[in-house]
Amino acid sequence: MNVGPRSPDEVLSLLRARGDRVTTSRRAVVEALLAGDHHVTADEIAARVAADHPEVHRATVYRTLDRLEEVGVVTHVHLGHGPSTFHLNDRPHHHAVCSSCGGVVEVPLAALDGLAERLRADHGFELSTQHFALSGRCRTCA
Amino acid sequence: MNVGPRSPDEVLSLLRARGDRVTTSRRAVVEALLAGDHHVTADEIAARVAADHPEVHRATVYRTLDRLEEVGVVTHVHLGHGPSTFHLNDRPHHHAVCSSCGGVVEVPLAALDGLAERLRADHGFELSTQHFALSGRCRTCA
DNA sequence: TTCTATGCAAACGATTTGCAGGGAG
DNA sequence: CTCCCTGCAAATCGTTTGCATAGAA
Repeated sequence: MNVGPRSPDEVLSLLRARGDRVTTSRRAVVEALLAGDHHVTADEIAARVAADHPEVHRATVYRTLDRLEEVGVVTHVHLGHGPSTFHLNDRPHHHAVCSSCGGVVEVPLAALDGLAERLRADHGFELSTQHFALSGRCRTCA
Repeated sequence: MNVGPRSPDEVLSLLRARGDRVTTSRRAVVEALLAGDHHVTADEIAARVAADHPEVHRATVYRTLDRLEEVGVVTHVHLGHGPSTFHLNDRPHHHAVCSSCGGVVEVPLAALDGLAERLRADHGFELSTQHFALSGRCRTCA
């Protein structure tokens, strides 16, 4: 099922290949990302990192996540009003967020194919997947 | 086409009906909202209001928009990274935002019916329309 | 040695809040 | 005369940035 990098080293080697440097902080951020739940905020990563490396600054977490996104291993999604969440690109999907409990439902990419086609045909609009969340009410809250 | 309130008084009467007070500031905000483009940020409204009423504070603009949303005349939408935009509920629609130029394409509600049905069937998820923006590239930027 | 990446602090943009006074009903 | 609404200032939240220095290659 998972098609992307699964180990910190795998991810870090992508940075190295780009000419970037592999540092203790970056390793810690990547480890926190892999260890966490699929959708993690920068703050959650920072907290997890801080457990082992209290000196790593939030700014570094943000900068590292930025880089990882540029390299293409990571995607950030806006789930609603709160902070962005980050996740590996290993399992492409859309997000449906419950506005009541904040729960996230992962939606297969194909579910939006029809909409994408319609937007293309009617408005010449190329829907870019995965970066936006759908909002509504989940089963239990509705 | 437009089915909602079209004049400041119409909007303000909804507030009054709720027991709220109608003040100079609130009237100014409503007028700015009606005068503006369909999608306006709080800041744009504040600027427009300031032209005639320099004493009206940004906080009041936010508070008034909040109230109007509670009453159901106004909706705010997150178009992307920037500030929220507000618009009257007179012409329900979805929003597709170009991540490149920031342009907004208004998409008919029906365009998401299929998706909504699928989310309901597959995930028990009730898609709530109009509050989220779809992102992608518009015709000219793609 | 050479530069990139880091920590720190401060700035930032959007929005919210506590408070005491002003004004609508 | 009552309270709601307001202006103001300050706080908050998520995120970014300038700077001098540590540290990877």
